[in-house]
Amino acid sequence: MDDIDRRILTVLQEDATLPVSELAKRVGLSTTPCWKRVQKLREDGVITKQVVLCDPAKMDLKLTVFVEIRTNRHNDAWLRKFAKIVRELPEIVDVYRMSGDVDYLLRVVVRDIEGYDAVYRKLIRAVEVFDVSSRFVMEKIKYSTALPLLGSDDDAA
Amino acid sequence: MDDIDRRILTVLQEDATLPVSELAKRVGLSTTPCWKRVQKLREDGVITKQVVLCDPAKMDLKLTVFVEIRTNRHNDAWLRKFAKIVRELPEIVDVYRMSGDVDYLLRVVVRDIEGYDAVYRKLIRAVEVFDVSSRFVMEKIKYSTALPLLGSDDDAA
DNA sequence: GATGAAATACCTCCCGC
DNA sequence: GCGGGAGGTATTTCATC
Repeated sequence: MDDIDRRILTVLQEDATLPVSELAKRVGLSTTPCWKRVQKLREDGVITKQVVLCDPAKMDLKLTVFVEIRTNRHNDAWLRKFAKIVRELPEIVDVYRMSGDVDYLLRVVVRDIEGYDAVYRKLIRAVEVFDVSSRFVMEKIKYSTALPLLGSDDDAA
Repeated sequence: MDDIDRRILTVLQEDATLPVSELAKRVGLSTTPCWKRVQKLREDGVITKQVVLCDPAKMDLKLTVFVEIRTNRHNDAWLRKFAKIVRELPEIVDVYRMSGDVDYLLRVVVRDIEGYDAVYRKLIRAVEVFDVSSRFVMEKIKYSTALPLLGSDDDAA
């Protein structure tokens, strides 16, 4: 994982439709070695998948909700059941176990309040939670799937 | 945007490397009309981009932090300056303006606490904030870039 | 929308440096 | 490690039904 690999990933994280020849130009390589690097990055699992991103508004998914969950069942069985249900509900797109007073943080993408309520009901029916608090998104100011690779003083310190 | 389009998007949101011929098979279409639909979905901006996703652990980005920000400057100039700085910092991957007591919610991806502190300092140096509260992610239980298209009772009601 | 075929472009892997 | 080039394959655009 040298600097050229990071440059390749920086480009591919923004646009993966580019021909390898064009990608090679941008990172200052010729086609073959560039292609080999991309292949290796896939083999090594650095690149996990290649996907299309969609416009939520265009598919009538205009509401994003962050849900904070507190539980009083701090055991493996509960967590397994919880993990299962959140993976089964596609509207729950992200789930994080947190430090601090909130146990879990969920990002939920739905059409409207009714859609959110349906997900909420399915969740609390499937698993016991101590407290649920919902925070609604008014405006998406930034949303990126690209991880930071070059921007900061990573190892310049 | 009929059901076939939704099936195309569901597949492409998970794997955009499939040949059109294979995609066509999965959605029950032949190659040419399937290709035309994909092209139209791109033209119409339903598909916004095609990207690779990377493994954060493999690139030494082991810490995710959610940052809650409260401001006392509720005006356009402040918001523009805030939006500018968060877009400039690649470690700040998502930014949402929220309803309720928290004004903004940020997702920040960094190597470690030091990395987070560096971002934090850059942020508060660039823009005045009233209150900042950081919540650290212990475990990523689910992370998906795929929007829910079929899973729920969208228009079955 | 399906089929088949043709031209183009790209991917893949051989080679030598 | 790099670059060049040949061959196979996928994409893209025609027709036609």
